[in-house]
Amino acid sequence: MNHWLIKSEPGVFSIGDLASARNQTTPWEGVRNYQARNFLRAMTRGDLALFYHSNATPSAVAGIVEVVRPAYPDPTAWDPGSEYHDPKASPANPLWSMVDVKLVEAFPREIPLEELRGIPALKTMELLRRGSRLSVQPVTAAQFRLIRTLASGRPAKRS
DNA sequence: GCCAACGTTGGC
DNA sequence: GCCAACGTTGGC
Repeated sequence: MNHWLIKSEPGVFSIGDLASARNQTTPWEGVRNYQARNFLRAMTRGDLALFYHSNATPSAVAGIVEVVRPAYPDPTAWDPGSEYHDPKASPANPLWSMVDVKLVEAFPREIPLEELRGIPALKTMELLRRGSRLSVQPVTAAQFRLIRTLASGRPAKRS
């Protein structure tokens, strides 16, 4: 199983929105960056992802979601009425992909970016790299576990 | 709202 | 293929 981090601006779609969505599941539409798309395509059913609130106050990891449907064409790409419309995409040439994700848990305590930056074990996280903008990115199992433990409020296990 | 960093586009 | 111009992301 692989671990990921996916970003959403809470003003657009928050983890609370996911919690009140039907089946607490949503298509992760609108990714329009090739590297991020390729990571979506690498996801498999059962993969877990950190749900990150970007452009937020504060920006923070807000919870965990599970991939419940692997990558398939993102129909908003060829919908002229969609804000995610891409004139180069069509049903015959979908170009962009999305997965379905389901809520696993909304953290009782979100972990702000600033706190993540203070943790030596997370130094190499893509999220913390200077200038990093990738909206879908891999995280290691160890990084994932550590953040999950921080959010639970229990003391971190020594490693 | 500012702006640094990054990705994309398009002229040549 | 280079690279300047432009658009976007996202922290602050």
